Order: sequence, then structure tokens, then C-alpha cells
Amino acid sequence: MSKNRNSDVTFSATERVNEDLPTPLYHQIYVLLREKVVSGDYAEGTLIPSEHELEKIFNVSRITAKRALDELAADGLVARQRGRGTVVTFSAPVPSKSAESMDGLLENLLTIVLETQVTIHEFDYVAAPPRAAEALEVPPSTKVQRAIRVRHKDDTPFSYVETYVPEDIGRSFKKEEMENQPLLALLERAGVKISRARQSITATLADGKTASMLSVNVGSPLLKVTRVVIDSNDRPVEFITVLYRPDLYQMNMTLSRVEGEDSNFWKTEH
Amino acid sequence: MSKNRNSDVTFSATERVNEDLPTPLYHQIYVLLREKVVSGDYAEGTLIPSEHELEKIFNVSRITAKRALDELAADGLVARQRGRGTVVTFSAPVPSKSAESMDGLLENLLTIVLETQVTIHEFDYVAAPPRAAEALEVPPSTKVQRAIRVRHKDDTPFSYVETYVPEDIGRSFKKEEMENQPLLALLERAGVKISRARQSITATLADGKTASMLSVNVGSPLLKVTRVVIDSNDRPVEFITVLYRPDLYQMNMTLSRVEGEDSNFWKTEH
DNA sequence: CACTATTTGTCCGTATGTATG
DNA sequence: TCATACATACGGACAAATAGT
Repeated sequence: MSKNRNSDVTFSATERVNEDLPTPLYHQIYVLLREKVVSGDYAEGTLIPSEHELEKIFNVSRITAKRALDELAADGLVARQRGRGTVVTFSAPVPSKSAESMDGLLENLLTIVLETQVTIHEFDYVAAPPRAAEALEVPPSTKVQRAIRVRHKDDTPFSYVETYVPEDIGRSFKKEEMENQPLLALLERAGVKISRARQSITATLADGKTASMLSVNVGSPLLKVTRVVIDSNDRPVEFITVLYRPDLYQMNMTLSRVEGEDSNFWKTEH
Repeated sequence: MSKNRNSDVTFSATERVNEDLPTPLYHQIYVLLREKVVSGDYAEGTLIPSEHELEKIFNVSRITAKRALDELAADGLVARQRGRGTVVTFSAPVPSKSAESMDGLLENLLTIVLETQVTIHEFDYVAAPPRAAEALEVPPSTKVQRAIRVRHKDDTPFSYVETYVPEDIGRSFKKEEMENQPLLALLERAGVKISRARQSITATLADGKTASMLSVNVGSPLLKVTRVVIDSNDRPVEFITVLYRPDLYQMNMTLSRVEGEDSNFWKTEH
């Protein structure tokens, strides 16, 4: 029995990479292994599956398995030693747990604003793409302000933010002001009374553009949050899409059980 | 000038394909185009960029551009006609507004329980893996109950659920009972007074085990929710990890602005 | 009606990358 | 390391359908 071989985290016996996908097999395996390393499933110091084990697990040739491990080593995530195996040399960062979570997104929003810097990559007025037009409840191709920003924490990109604002509101502030102030503050300065927001959370993959802007590989998982902010007249005033690097940010929230209910109701605490 | 050629939607300068990536160029272009079609950026009936235009936009050969378009046609998203061009034949669905979003997770939990079926794939008592031990605040390798379930909606797998419960609580119910009743109900029947829960949301990739259980490709994005449920004595009584298919489920919530604050505070509505 | 520009369909030869045994 | 098979990507060539002048 191999000593210290990682046994808590295993691939199931039926593990298969998709032969039909155009992406090379070695790269599919590399991506899966990398994900387990950077997420901490394979902790620092543990031995990950050997070439021969990967051969059996994924039903590929040894060269293919070897190449996947070599790419990991080239990334500096693991070290390979003849006769010993492949050992994880990367310590997975602990996701910012924001010790006392108050209200989901919100307390995070404050700390994020304080601890990060924004760079603006695009700022212009364009015909609203269908989803933005629908969210803002304007006719398709209405001109709207679009901004693409990236948040950095200590020079590490952290989130990719795409916002759409109706033109009349957008004209009330300048590109440079978006660097220093939250968009919501700019909206309120423009006389907008913010009332509520609808928010949706999902997962997606990094494409070429977002991958390069977030300094992750294409195909990495990203946490995607879309939000429509609505003012006191029930008018949508902002449509925002945020992509977060899951290794740097997770959404945390605390839920409280509603007393006296026998179904599965909770309410969020604040 | 070609008539009806889609001109509102262009590729930004940063939207490039990456020669260094192992993923084939034609597939990278195909993915970008497909996204624009299914999102509605390229509306039904419009002409999308010709092979020659893609050639210039992405700086690839005609064969590569042609193959990307052919894949789109094979998907039935576009129709190609010699002398005419490539026309979108797919009508992008209007995103459902989920008119009655109440309290994030909550209203969803109820409807999910009502509209889905559960199959139990594993049910046993094991030494707690590190993260489960930490979450349940028990010494490492303490014996705990582990269950792996998959929720289906109309025979389509929907979520992958892994739960850890302290042994003394777990012994109070049987495997079969997990199929019919929510775990929280079983915990309360065992005398547990549920008080609150800490929840964390992130994104990850499907590995072989979860991919096959959720009927998605390895490497697909998944929405990952981990939750620790705590009783009125501040004892953790359940550690749960849920993986959702993002195409079948998104977390929706409504947020309200807190009056009188000048910072970025919100509270969730209920 | 022909003429032209555009666009897709099909084919060639060649070089490189991927994966197997 | 080698031989082999297949996929990817390039540049180029010609044919056939479409639309506008």
C-alpha cells in the first residue's frame, strides 16, 4: 500500500474524460487535477495519483497521463520525483471567510470596496444587447452605458464586472469617477432612489476574454452573479454581471430558522 | 455593403482566440459564436459573420472559420446557404423572470422538494474526512453518517448532495427515510432544535463521479453550496455539500436597500 | 439579360499536434 | 524512443449559388 497516498479524495472507478470533446485528453486530465490542487482537495504535501493509476482511472496511455502531470509540475503546483511520486507543493489559499458574516453579499461588498482597487477596461455607450435591454426594460438596441471593470486585491484580479446603465443616468458621471466610487453611490448622486435588487447566482466557465482578465486558465470555474437594481419608481437603473474567482471569493451568508414553521423555511439573518 | 448583416454586435478587441491553448481554434470560435446565438446577441434571422469575416476577425484560415460555422449548423443553431451566408435559426429563450422570488434559497427549497425525486447512492458510517470533521467540530476520523443523494426532476439529474451527520443523530433514522423526507425534518424528529446555518456559495468543475451522476461532461461548471446547520446549543448537526447543474438551477434572491445608510448595506427581503 | 461581388462547398498539399502501442 | 494513425490548421484553388447592378 502506498504510504501517504491521498485516499480521502479519489476519482471514482468509472472516471472518464470525454473522448468526443476536441480538447486534448492530457489537458482534460490536467484541468481536473489542477482544480483538486488549487481547491485544496489535494492538500499540500500529499501524493497525487501516479501515472499508472491515472492510466487505469482514465483509461488512457501512460504518455497522456505523464503529460498531464508534467503540465502540473510546469505550473509549479506539484513536484515530481522518480521513485517517489508526484507531491503537491501548492498550499491552497483559505477563501476569505469574512469572520462574522452578516448579510450575504452585503458585508462583503463593504470590505471588498475597502480592500480592492478597480481598473476600468471599457467604458462607452452602445446599443443594449438583448439581455441588458430586457433587464433594464428598454427597447432592444436602445443606447445604454456599458462599463467593464476588473477588481484587484493586491494586484491579483479578483472579479470581472460588466455593468449597463440607462443613458440618462450614465451621463451624470464620468469614466474616472467609476474608479473611485461604487456605482451605487454614483447612481444615488444622480438622484436615483435605490429601492431593491433582484439577484441570481450561477456558475460558468472562463472564456478567453474573462480568463485573461482574471488571470485564470480558460475553462476554469467562475462564480457568476447577475443583479438588476431597481429604484423607488420600479424602474431598473442598473444591470450588473460579476464573475468571481472562486479561489479568492465565496459568497457567505447566515440563515436563521423561522420559528413555528414545519416546512423548510429559513430567513436570512441581519 | 451586405444587407442585413449583423452589425450591432461585434467582437471586442480583447475577444481573441488563443493559439497557445490546447483547445482547437475552431472550437474556441464555435463557443464564442454559440454563446452569442443562444444569448440572443445574434437574433433569429440575422446573418452572422461570414467565413471571410471570421478569417479577418480572429486571424485564422478559412478552413478553421468554416469548421466553427459548420459546428454551429450541426447543432441546428444556424443554417448555411451558398451565396447567401449563415443565418441564425435559433430563437433565444426569454429568461424567465421568476416573478415571485421571495427569499433566496428558501422558496426554491420548497418547490424543489415538491417537484423532484431523490435517489440515494451511498449511505454508510465512515471516518469523517477532514473538512467534515472540522465543520461538525468533532475530532478527525470520528465516525459519522455519510449520505450521497441525487435529486432528479423529470428523470433529469438536478443536484448532487453529500451530507455528514454526527453518528448519534444519524442512527435515529434509516436510509429509506431519506428518500421521502427532508433531512432537516429527520433531524427535528430526532429532537434537534435547529437554530441557524452558515452557508457558502462557490463554483467548481464536474469530476468523473459528479459528472456521471449529474449527466454532464467532465469539466462542466457546477454551482457548489456548502452549509453547516447548527442547533440551539450551538452544536453543528449537519454538514452538507450540494452541487447544482447551472443550466437547471440558479439561486435567486431579492435584496432591499437599508434606509438611512450611506454605505453599501442591503438586507434580504422576506 | 449578362456581369460582378459575395459567400459557401469541395478539393489539394503540407506542417504540426495528439494519442496509441 | 520509435512507428503509426488521426486531428488540426494553414494557404491556395476552383466550382456553384445568391443578390445586386
